Amino acid sequence: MDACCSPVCCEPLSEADALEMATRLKALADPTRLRLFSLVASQEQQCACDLTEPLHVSQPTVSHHLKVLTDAGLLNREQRGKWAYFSVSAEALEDLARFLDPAELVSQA
Amino acid sequence: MDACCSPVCCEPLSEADALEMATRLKALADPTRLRLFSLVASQEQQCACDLTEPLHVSQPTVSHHLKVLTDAGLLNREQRGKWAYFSVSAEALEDLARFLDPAELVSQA
DNA sequence: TAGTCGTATCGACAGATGTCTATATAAAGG
DNA sequence: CCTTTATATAGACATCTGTCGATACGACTA
Repeated sequence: MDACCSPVCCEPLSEADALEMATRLKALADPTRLRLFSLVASQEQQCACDLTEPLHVSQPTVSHHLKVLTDAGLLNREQRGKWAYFSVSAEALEDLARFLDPAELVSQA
Repeated sequence: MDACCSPVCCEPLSEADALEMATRLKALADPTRLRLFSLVASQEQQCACDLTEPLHVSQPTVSHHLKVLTDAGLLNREQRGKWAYFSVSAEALEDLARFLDPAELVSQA
């Protein structure tokens, strides 16, 4: 998972770059998944076993969302015995924030 | 459109905040829409009439995507005669980038 | 006032997506 | 081994979404 491309404001995205960045954004663009991500981000790491209850969704649903976030590179997964621990990929998050940086934007609000 | 909430890394999001931020992220989480956004962002402003051809989708589809982006607060719309001009809301984009800022993240990749 | 041009809306439709229950897998512990 | 526990997968289903063609709306123009 690397930075992919220049910020969205600098130049028109190619179809390939747009597809890649949209996929990463889509991983965060769901309320339940975003809450899940923020739960993990709020701790050093999180055991999946502690994530089902606060979200009020079923265990398979949490597992599904964790997979989506992990596949997108936004979460790191580590197996320890029968437990799965997740942590945020600071690098991936930084890439996203940099991609959305309006620094080089010419127009104004 | 204001900043909504503290960065995703600081503390668990409420359901309401997660819904709001997910909605904004969702507006950018589509390849065609992201390309459209980057096309607008690359110029001071863009006439809708110039946005259909480079995207290879129909005019109603472009109009639909422009509405989604505008409703999300990411684009500003201005009518001039029979033309519609769009520009990026630097403020909204900045809010998003700040929301995703990993600065206060405790864990590491 | 007709006609043309730019844009938005409508209605339809296929495909994607979030959720669930049921079940499989895998690791520990008796 | 057999059971328990944590997590993942499978399959189903309702809803959402991106796209289109057809058409309506609004503003300029001849």
